[in-house]
This record gives sequence, structure tokens and C-alpha cells, in this order.
Amino acid sequence: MENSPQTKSERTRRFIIEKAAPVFNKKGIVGTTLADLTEATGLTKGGIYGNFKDKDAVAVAVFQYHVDNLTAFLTGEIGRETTSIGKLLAIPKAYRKLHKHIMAYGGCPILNTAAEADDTHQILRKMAVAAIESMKTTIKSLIKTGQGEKAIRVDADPEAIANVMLALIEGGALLSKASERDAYMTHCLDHMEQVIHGIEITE
Amino acid sequence: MENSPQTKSERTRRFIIEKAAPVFNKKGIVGTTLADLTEATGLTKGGIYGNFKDKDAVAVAVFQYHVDNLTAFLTGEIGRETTSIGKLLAIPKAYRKLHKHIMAYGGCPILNTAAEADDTHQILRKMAVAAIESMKTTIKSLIKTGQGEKAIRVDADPEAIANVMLALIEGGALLSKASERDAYMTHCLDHMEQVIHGIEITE
DNA sequence: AATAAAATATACCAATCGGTATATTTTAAC
DNA sequence: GTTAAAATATACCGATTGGTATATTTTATT
Repeated sequence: MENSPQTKSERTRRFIIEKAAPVFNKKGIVGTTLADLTEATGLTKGGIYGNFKDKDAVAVAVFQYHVDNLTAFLTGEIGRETTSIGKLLAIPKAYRKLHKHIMAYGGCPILNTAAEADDTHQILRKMAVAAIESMKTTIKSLIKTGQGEKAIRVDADPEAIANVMLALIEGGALLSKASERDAYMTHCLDHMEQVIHGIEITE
Repeated sequence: MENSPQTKSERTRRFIIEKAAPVFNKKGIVGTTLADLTEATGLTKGGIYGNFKDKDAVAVAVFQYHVDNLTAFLTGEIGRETTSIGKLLAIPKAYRKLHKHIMAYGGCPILNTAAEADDTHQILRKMAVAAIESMKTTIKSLIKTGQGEKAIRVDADPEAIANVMLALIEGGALLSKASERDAYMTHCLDHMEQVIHGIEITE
């Protein structure tokens, strides 16, 4: 066999995470059993526990995997734009691309994890909050940069706008997923674009 | 003992629902065990199963109880106002009153249920959707009435505004609950009021 | 107060839970 | 190709799960 840059267990670890991810996202952490994980991976308990301390460790790794994927995608989409307003608009644009996938995937993983873990699992709760705050920091930076470049009105409150944008994403995702209707998310993204255009300086 | 308008089992049923409600809301449906229910109520399994078919039936009754409570509160707050705009503004106002309670209670029950049940429990998922659509219908009616009375601009899209309002509520509730910070919800409610004032006809 | 019925408690069940000790297989270095 | 080590499978464990059959208590009618 050829030399692999990864060790076997690193590949298996990754494999378990990828197979477990959609299961955890649909069934929740408590709702996902070891049997679900062995079924999803085709491995036995030995295979799982040889690579993870316990079920919880799989759930944590899966959540980090979800956050990393989302962050990479959003960063890529924002990076493609050149102006502050363009970068801000890249966010609703990215979620328009993502929306169908999220629906089929069992909903937004950050939302699902935050909702399940907030009173039961402090580690995951804090990881979810960290992911949210990271997105918030990004949005706030974009707005502040835009204000510095006189592309965005200075009376716009970066914190308030970031909070509203995040709530529109998560709220829209929840309502669309539960109702199986795109309109919730679509209207939220439409509105988000209006909000962004509303703070734009055009002359 | 005096004559009671309710039978014993009706009272016990109600008692179980009230004691089980916060437990289900915090731990989720799968995360709540029979042992949790017997502990919360002080009853034994016999007491629970004499009044409910199974754990699922308790969860369903608890969710209906949550919806009924919320609906009664919102209806009361809206009913206190006289104008369409006033009634619409009564919604964010009501959630300002409700916010601290929701935080301590384990988050918004509709959100929690929708997030957990959307891929695992079709009955609860549909009940959650019904609760959401009921609120949506209320909001749309208020907007349409306001448009008929020339108090609200006719170019306002009732469906889109209702969807955005609901997303702001649920999104704000999720982010505030997870992060343990009021700012998310507060900014969402501020923004919601701006949206409502934005469709108001003032002369 | 006696009694039938309703409500609740007790004691138990099989199934499943997460987890582990150990046996076996696979991998990778020589 | 041999071999030590790493990775995985097998077989098992006690605890807990939701649920039930039956005994007991409480309620309400007479």
C-alpha cells in the first residue's frame, strides 16, 4: 500500500465523523445511539471506541466538523467579494446556495446543537456560542470596515445588525425546516438584503 | 371532600402536565425519562401510566399546554390594543415581557420542539408547525386589516413580514438562550418594531 | 359505614443503553 | 516474509430504559 500522509486511525476518525455527522444532526445527541453509529459507519463498537473516548467525544468532533465546514464555505463566499457591502451580501447569497442542503441534512447544525445542548451539555453549548460569536465578529468587522470606507452609514449599529442577521438565518432555518417550506428562509434572506442595502451609502 | 368541577384524574393529568412541562422543555423529549417524570411529579409509574398511554402522550400534552399558554398570553396582549399597528406592536412588547421567563424556562418550547422533532417525531413536528402557522395567520390578518383601514401601506407583503417577524422571535430566542445574553432578543425586538413602524402610514 | 369503581403504588419484565476486556485481524516497519 | 504494534471485532457487563400486570389505596356513591 502507498504511503498515506494520514495514519490509519486518522482516516478512520475522519470517516466516523463524516458518517456520524448527518445522524447526529437529524436524531440529536441523546437520540443518537451507539447502534446508530455502528450502523452508519459499518464499524463495530470496538472500532468506534478505539478512535473516540466515548459517544460524547464523537458528538463534539462532529459539531466541530460542521462548524469548520460552514466557516470554510462562508469565508470562501465572502472572500470572493471585494467591497464591504458585497461581502455582507455574500452571506444571504451563501445561505441561498446552502438552503436546500440544510433542509435535506436535518437543519442547521448550529441551531440543532444550540437548542438541544443549552440546558444539558455545557461543552457543546459553548462551542455553539463560539461559532455564533465568530460569525458575529465577522459581520461586525465587515460593517465597521464599510463605515471606515464611507460605504456604510455610521449610524448603523454593527452589533445590532449582526444580531438581527444571525437571528434571521437561524429563525428562517428553523421555520423552513419544521414547516418544510422554503418561504420562511427566502423571506428572511430577502429581508436581510434589504437591511444591508438600507445601511449602504449610495450617491 | 367538596365537589370539584374536575374529576380526580383530570386534576392529576393537569398536575402531571404542569410538572413535566419544564422538564421536557429543558431536557427534550428523548432526554426526558420516566424517572424524570416520576421525580418531577412525586408519582410512581402507575400514576403516570394510569393517566397517559405512554411517555409520548405526556410529551404531546405538554406541548399543547405550552402552545395554549402562549396563545392565551399573546391573544390577551393583542386584544388590549385598539389599532392594527398597536396590535402588531403588542407582539414584540409581549415578548419583552416574556423574555426573562423563556430564558429561565429552558427556551421557547415551540423552537425546542420544532428543532428536536422535525426529523424524529412527525406528530409533534406538525403540532409545532400548526402553532407557528396560527401565529402567522394572526399577524397576516392584523396587517391586512391595517391595510384595509389605510393605516398600513398596501405595498407591505403580509406573508413576508409575518415570516420575518416569526424568524426574529425564534432566532432571537435561540441565540439569547444559547449565549445567555439578552442582546440578541432585544435587538431582534427593536428591529421588529422598526419593521412595523416602517409599514405604518403616518401623515 | 359499606362498597364498587377509580386511581395509584409495587414489583417486575425484556430490551436497549453506553461502555469495556479481550481476542483477532490488519497495518506498517524491518 | 516476519514481526511488533496498531486497529478493529467479539463477547460480554451492569445500569437504565419504557412499559405492564397486579396489588393496594383512595375516591365517590349509596
